[in-house]
Amino acid sequence: METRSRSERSADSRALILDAAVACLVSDGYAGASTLAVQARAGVSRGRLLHHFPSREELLVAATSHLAETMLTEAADHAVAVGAGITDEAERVDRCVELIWATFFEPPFWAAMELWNAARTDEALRAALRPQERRLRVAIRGVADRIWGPQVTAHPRYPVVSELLFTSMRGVAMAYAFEDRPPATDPHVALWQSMARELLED
Amino acid sequence: METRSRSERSADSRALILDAAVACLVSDGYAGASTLAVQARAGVSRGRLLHHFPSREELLVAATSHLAETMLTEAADHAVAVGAGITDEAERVDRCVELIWATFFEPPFWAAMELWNAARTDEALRAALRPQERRLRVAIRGVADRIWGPQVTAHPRYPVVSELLFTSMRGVAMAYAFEDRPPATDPHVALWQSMARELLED
DNA sequence: CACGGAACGGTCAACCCTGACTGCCAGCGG
DNA sequence: CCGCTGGCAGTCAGGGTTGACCGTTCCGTG
Repeated sequence: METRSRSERSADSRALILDAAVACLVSDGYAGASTLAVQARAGVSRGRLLHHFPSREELLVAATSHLAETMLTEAADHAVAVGAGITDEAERVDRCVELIWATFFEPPFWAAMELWNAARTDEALRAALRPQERRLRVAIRGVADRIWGPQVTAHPRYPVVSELLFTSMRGVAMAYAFEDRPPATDPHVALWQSMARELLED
Repeated sequence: METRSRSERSADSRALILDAAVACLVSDGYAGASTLAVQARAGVSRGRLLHHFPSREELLVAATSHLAETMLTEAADHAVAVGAGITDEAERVDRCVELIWATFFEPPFWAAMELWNAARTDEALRAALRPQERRLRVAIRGVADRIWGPQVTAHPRYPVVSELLFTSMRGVAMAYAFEDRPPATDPHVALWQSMARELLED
């Protein structure tokens, strides 16, 4: 039977709408993520959207939560993807840098940037974002540790290097909002790799 | 006399409007920088605004040029501000890090982030931004060189360190879109300083 | 089995933004 | 001195967005 319980349908609706909201955020930006755009992309009626998310603000704040989860599962996927055995240490560092760099061009990153940016001039959104990002940050750190592996993670300089890499990558990635070159060929990659290799050598 | 020539009045109008546009960009974001908001902040009539900038797009693209100039003169000011003699090298590095970090919380930075972000989903804006940012980047690099001074600039690792610092700072600064702690106390500052001191010691 | 309420579908008024348009005034060239 | 054009004021229609507000269909429980 196709009969779904009421709560199931409700959960489906929310997921459908939230996915669409994140997609709108990425493709059209925060301003373009109107309730009409979201409902059109989700293929739901106005009533259905407004029933679950009474205001645009609630919708987009909820989208941030949803986004956070998406982000982490994706990050975990990346982690297992690199899990495939690489024995050489320098080689491993290089691959990790490339892999982490690539995550900055997944949808969640740009959606997050849209939200960060919008939050700057939207107190309510900012307040909703703050605790969420704090939790997300430690989760991301955990995933990063798994990507790097225990050997690298144990290095005394690892925390500093990891932090420098993450923040620098974010700073560079921002420029790709208007640059349309392929990110994989960014000259910074070689810079990060050499820095990581140098600072993390045992 | 208070009589202004026609071209003078025109230039005044443009400057007035562009300043207001940048201010709107910073305080209300790209989406909030409507032509009505700009004209209200500038204290000009609708006709006056639309006479000089026939469309919102042209206005905001022009604002980016204006912004770029503002950015550079401000950066130059900072450069001369630090010009005051600091003899000790390590001390000098620390102060430079703090000074550069502080520039990330001037209006031009946030206005630039608004534009970068908006450009991601706006092809016309992106195309207008690209060459401008390229020019701006080399200009900023020149100002940075003047801030660091010839001795540091001559260090073989300087280009790498400078690039890492700039990008990392930008990445960290983004988080202050929703964090409201004072940036000067950010723990990354100490990290940057120690890295710069270590990598730039002769 | 009835019935209260959750989960919708669809419409509507109010609001805001943009750019076009008309009209006016004052420098400035002839 | 005069007409003309640049610079500007104020209004307006058109389009888009939001959230309130109806009605309707069933699920789930007493």
